[in-house]
Amino acid sequence: MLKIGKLTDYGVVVLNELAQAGAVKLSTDDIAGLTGLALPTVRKVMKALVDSGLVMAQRGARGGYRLARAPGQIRMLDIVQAFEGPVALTECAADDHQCDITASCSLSANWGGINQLMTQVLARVTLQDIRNPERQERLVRDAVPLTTLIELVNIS
Amino acid sequence: MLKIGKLTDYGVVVLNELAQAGAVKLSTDDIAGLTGLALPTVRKVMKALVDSGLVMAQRGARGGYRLARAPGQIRMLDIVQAFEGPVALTECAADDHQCDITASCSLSANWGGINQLMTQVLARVTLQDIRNPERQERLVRDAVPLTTLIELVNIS
DNA sequence: TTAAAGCATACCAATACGGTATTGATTAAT
DNA sequence: ATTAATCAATACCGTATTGGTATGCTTTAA
Repeated sequence: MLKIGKLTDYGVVVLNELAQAGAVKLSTDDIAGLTGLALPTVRKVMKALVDSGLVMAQRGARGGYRLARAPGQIRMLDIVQAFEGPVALTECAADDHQCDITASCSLSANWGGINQLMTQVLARVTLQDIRNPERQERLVRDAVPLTTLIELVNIS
Repeated sequence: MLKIGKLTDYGVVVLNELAQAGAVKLSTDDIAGLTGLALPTVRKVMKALVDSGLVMAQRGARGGYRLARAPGQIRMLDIVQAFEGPVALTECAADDHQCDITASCSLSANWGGINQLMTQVLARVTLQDIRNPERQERLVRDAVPLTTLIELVNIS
C-alpha cells in the first residue's frame, strides 16, 4: 500500500487548523473539538509537532499552540519526517545499510536515487499548497507534464 | 519511516537475477542460492511476481521462472503494486475514502495530488534503470535539478 | 513411471501502530 | 501566594500487519 501512518495524516489536519487560527493560540481541547480527534490522540500529535519544531507551545493558563513558521514554509517532508523519521524506502537506503543479503546489494544505491526523488517531491509541496484548493488543482493537472520533465532529466 | 515492505525489496532483488539470467529459466533453488534468501521466502516472492504477471512460470521437471517482459518494460510501480497493492499514502486517498474525521477532510483531494506525483515517479523508473549503475548515477546527480523543474510546473 | 519442479494453504512469532490513561510541571490571573 | 488552566512525559495495552516457516498437492518432462 505504501502508506504513511495515521498520526502523520492527523498531523496535517491539525496543522491545517493551526494555520486557519493564525496568531490565535489553540488549546488541546480546541484542537480536539475542531478536528474531531480524541484528546489523548491530539496530545500525541502535538508532542511530535512540537519536538520537530513545526509548532510552538505555550504552557500555563491561556497557553496553547501556534505555528512556528508560515504555512508556506512548512514542507510536507517536514511533517512526514516529524512522525515517521527519515524517509527510507528500504533498509538499505537508511543511514546504516545493513544488508542480510550477500549478493545483490549493488541495488541499494539505486533505491537511494528513488528515495531522493520521493523526498524532493515531498519537499516541494508545502502546507500552504495543500490548504489551497486552487494550488491543489494545479498540482493534479500538472502531474502529467511532470513525467515529461523527468524524462528530460534522463532518468529512464 | 515511509518504507516499503521487505518482500517488495526482495522482489527487486529476484527480478534483478532473472534479468541477469535472460532466457535461461531459474528454479526456486537457483534463486535462493543466488540471492541468499530462504527457500520459503523465495516461494512467497515468486507467487506475487507470477500473480502480477511480471514473471512467467513453467511447471514440471526442467521448469523455472523467467521475466515476462524486457527489464526496460518493468516499472518500479509495477513491482511495488505487486507486493503492496495500490499506492495510497492515506486512507482518504484510497478508492473508498471513509474519513472518520468530520471537519478537515477537504484535505483528502490534496493527498491525492501527492499520491499521483509519487506514483509517477515510480512509474518512470524501470528495472533496467535500477540495474544500470550509470543510469543510477544520472538519477542521483540529476535529483537536484529536478526540484527546479517541478518549480517550473508551478506546484508551489 | 518417476522425479523435478511449481502451487496453494495454513500457521506462528514478532513488531509496529493506534489508542488510552495517569501523573507531573509550568504559568497567567486573581 | 494561590489557584486553575494548560502543556509535558511516561507508561500501558490490544490489535493488525508483516515476515518467516512448514506441509502437502499438482503439473510435466524425461
